Amino acid sequence: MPHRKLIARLLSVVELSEQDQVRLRDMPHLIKTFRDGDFAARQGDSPVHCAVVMSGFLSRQRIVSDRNQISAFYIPGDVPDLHTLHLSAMDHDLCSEGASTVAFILHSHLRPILMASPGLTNAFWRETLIQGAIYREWVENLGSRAALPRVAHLFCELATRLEMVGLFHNGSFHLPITQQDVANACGLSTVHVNRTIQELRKMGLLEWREQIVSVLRRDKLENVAEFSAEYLHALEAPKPHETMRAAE
Amino acid sequence: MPHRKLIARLLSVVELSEQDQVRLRDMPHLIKTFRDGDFAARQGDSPVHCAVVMSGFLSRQRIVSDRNQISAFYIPGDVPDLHTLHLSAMDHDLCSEGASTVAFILHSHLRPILMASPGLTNAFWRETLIQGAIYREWVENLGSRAALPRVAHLFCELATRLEMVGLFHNGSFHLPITQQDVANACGLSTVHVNRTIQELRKMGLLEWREQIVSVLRRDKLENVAEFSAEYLHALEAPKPHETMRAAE
DNA sequence: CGGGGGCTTGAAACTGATCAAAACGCGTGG
DNA sequence: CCACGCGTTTTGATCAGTTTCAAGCCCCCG
Repeated sequence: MPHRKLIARLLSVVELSEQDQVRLRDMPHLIKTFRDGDFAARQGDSPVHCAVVMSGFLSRQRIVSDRNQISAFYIPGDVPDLHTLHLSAMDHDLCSEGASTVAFILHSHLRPILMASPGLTNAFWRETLIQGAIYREWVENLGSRAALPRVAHLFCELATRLEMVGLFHNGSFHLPITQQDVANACGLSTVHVNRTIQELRKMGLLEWREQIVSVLRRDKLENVAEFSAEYLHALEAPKPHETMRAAE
Repeated sequence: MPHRKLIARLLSVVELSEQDQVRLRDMPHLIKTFRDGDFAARQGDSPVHCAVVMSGFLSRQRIVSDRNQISAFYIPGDVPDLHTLHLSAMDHDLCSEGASTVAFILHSHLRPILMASPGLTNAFWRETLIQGAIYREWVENLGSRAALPRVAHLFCELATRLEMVGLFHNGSFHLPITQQDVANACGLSTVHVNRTIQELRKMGLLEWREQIVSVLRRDKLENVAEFSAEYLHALEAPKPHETMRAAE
């Protein structure tokens, strides 16, 4: 069931006919595993396939002004380079954070499927639009918020997105990244991120040990972060967990 | 020719059949004019139409943490709320910067046209992907660059985008926004933006008087900004000017 | 002529960066 | 089993870019 997470992800934001789900399930693909720091795609590539994250995390990053800026994290079910269907050049690296497995689907397989199904075209288009909404949220996060709420917002977003694909359990999730990565994502120094996280701990909002993040007081954390999940455009009706089951 | 700019914009990033161009030209629409500060759409709206900027500037903004963060500027030819075709709720305000004119096209008119033409579907999808690439660039700009290159980058981007729709002449373009707006877009204080612009002037890179920005040394400015236009994904072949003429 | 918005300037305060080093955990090889 | 080395986290001290506060100026508009 390699496309289980992809289907779960799409079902969490759009309705899909049974037929379209079958189309997705049957897509031919190539599975690769990556180790920490491996690149699933490089800046300048013109990939002939799209990458579907099956397990683990990927980050989108690029060197800007001496810094390694991270502009997105991708979790299971995401298709980080879906845009290469229309914009051939990758303008960033896709880097594996910890170990990950990725299914690659050829553009030449994907295009006919999309041509045949307006429902899937809409689903994937919608998916890229939600990615766009996330980028906008990051712009606001970096442009407007002080360090503490900024870092808190990142945790809120990851928790909510992981919840949507069934990877948030009992207030905890697996986070295979370093404080350095958080710094690169938030536009802060590593030292300051460290102090900020200590502050969040001291406030009793979260724990983060051995790659496990535990959100202790989610409402309080979201309050500090001024987080509102609307921009992720999750469907109301099917609860994240039902969605997962439906896709299994 | 209300959709002239839209067609010019699309032609600058994608090829369109003659038939598709006719489809665009014939789209029914409603034209509205806005004064400085008017809202073309409000956060929370679920619009039944898309807005095509015909003249002037719009900004996408939202209050975040006491600040009025701007997450995008839209110029003639842009469709700032194209995403409402798939994501019904607007999560920002669209605000007119100076006077502007906007053509509104009903979703119910747009959807059948897109269903009938894969070429147009791809063109509009591609357009939203480029908007996404611009957001990513802003994330990097806000996350990684100091004030001077950050502000410079904004000017470079605007110059290049305006050039693509034929609104950049002799190194100058019309910019109907205040330093306050630049501050809100760049995540800086108004005071510091003022000093930064003075610095850019002192360096002989640009002038900005009475809403006219003159780029004096574009290569130098792009250097300071670490600007590379690739992320805007302009087509090579048809030069911006030819594109304009082709659409007229 | 008055008022207001935008631009400009100066001084003080502060958030977050930088530099430096120590503590910690973990895998590797001796 | 211990020694070593490396990457990550933590802590302290200093530094600097940017914010904030406050005031004055300019110019357009009523």
